Amino acid sequence: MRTIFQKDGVHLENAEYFELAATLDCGQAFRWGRDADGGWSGVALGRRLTLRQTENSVLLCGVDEEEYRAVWQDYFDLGRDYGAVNRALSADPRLRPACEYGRGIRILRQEPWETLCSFILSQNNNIPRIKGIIDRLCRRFGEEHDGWFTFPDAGRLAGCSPQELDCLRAGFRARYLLDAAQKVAGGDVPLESMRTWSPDQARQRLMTVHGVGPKVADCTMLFGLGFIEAFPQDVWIRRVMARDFGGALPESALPYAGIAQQYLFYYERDRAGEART
DNA sequence: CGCCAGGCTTCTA
DNA sequence: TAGAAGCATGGC
Repeated sequence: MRTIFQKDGVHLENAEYFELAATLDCGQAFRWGRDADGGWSGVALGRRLTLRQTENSVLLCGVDEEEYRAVWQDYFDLGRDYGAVNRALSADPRLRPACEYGRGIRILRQEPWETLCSFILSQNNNIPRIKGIIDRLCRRFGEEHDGWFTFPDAGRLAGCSPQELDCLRAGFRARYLLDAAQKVAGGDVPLESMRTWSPDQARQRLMTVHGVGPKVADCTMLFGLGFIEAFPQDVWIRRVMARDFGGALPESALPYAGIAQQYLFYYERDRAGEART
């Protein structure tokens, strides 16, 4: 992939392993959406960004070299060779179809706090409604910048009463959100430092939050804390693992289990969607 | 109306 | 200690 800095933004050419639709709509992030003109816009890391896809390139609109290197290169995990990972995972024939289908997916390195909240809200819920709750959360408690809103930090929510969260219509998950906010803001769950902890330690600490079980903890680790070997198992993944893998991924896939997980999730979910229609 | 949605907590045997 | 019920809300 070639990186070219121009006035209109950063062009990533030969982006065979970076497809916006697959990356931004595969259920790992909830604040990206497609614009009327086909571009993708969203808010991450306290910034608003629009991207465009052409046949073999991605454009980060209006981004200069400094912002690219400081923010987006890491957010889109552009330092990782997804071609190599994809080929390694494809060595197992049971993984190959999902690897081909999800080829352009990249695992986003999102803010841990936003990731924790997002996946607390995801439990027993569907993706459109998760997006709606997060949108209301940002509009009500985030900071406004020119018509869009940042994700509110933990300290902002930690001081809220349960009643103040009623406007989110998050249901029983609201009190989980509050407990997470209090534990993160209070230092019991020090998300940033947990990046360097062992996976077991990080997972155990995340699960001290009320409403955070194995699945939400693993999603937070994979999408927020940079643990690429984390392997969140939701109903879809459990079904595939039981059906095709005898319950567990092959040894060779374990170092990139998180990427394999996202390929499998995207593939299975889309196949089910097509079968239904 | 009933069922389901990127689960988790709580109750029960 | 496994397994089922209950949980808020909204789309279908």
